Amino acid sequence: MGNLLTGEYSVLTTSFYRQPTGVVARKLLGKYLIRSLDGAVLVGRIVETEGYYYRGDPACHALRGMTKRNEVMFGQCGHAYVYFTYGNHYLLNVVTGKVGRGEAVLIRALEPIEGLDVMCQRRGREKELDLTTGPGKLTEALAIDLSLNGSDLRSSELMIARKERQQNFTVGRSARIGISNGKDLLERYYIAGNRYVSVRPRD
DNA sequence: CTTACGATCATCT
DNA sequence: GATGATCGTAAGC
Repeated sequence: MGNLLTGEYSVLTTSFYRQPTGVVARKLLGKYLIRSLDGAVLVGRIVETEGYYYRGDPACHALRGMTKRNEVMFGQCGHAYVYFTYGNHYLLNVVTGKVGRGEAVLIRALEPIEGLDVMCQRRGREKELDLTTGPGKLTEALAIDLSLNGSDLRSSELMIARKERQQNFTVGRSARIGISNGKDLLERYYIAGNRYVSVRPRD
């Protein structure tokens, strides 16, 4: 760490999140999720995402209208929608689309960049491949829970930023993982060949 | 390498 | 009472 304060990273602005949900899901690949926590800075490079849509998507949480759980989805884009599932895990989404619609991008996997010692400690694991290679794992590694639900990803303890120069990579696309409805939509995006993608594509 | 299952709880039926 | 945008462990090939 240390290079965080040199201006190497620049935080994504509203105009980024205002793009169509599928575009945001694809363009979030290669960006950096930055978590400030008790003086430590944890950084992960986003390598896998999924888009969820307000229309024609039976897997979207917003499908049946607003509830206490999903109300953040219907709010301003660029905010974090965090929810609790399977009795064990918090999942992190980025709100997209216009206010009132209810669209989001799920962050599914990260490549750990900085603060690996803290991530290892939080996860109770030592291997880098066990830290952030899944949506429930990365929230545990970066200490993301309901206290961050609704927070602004432009100015909070949790931010998404880009570097001046982004490495080239090929974007892979597939059906989404772990859902029973909406399997026909190819709305999972990942960096092809990256080791930290959660499920190996069956190609 | 693969598949199977229990944990555990908010939300919905 | 059942389900789920998951994970870790165990067991099978």
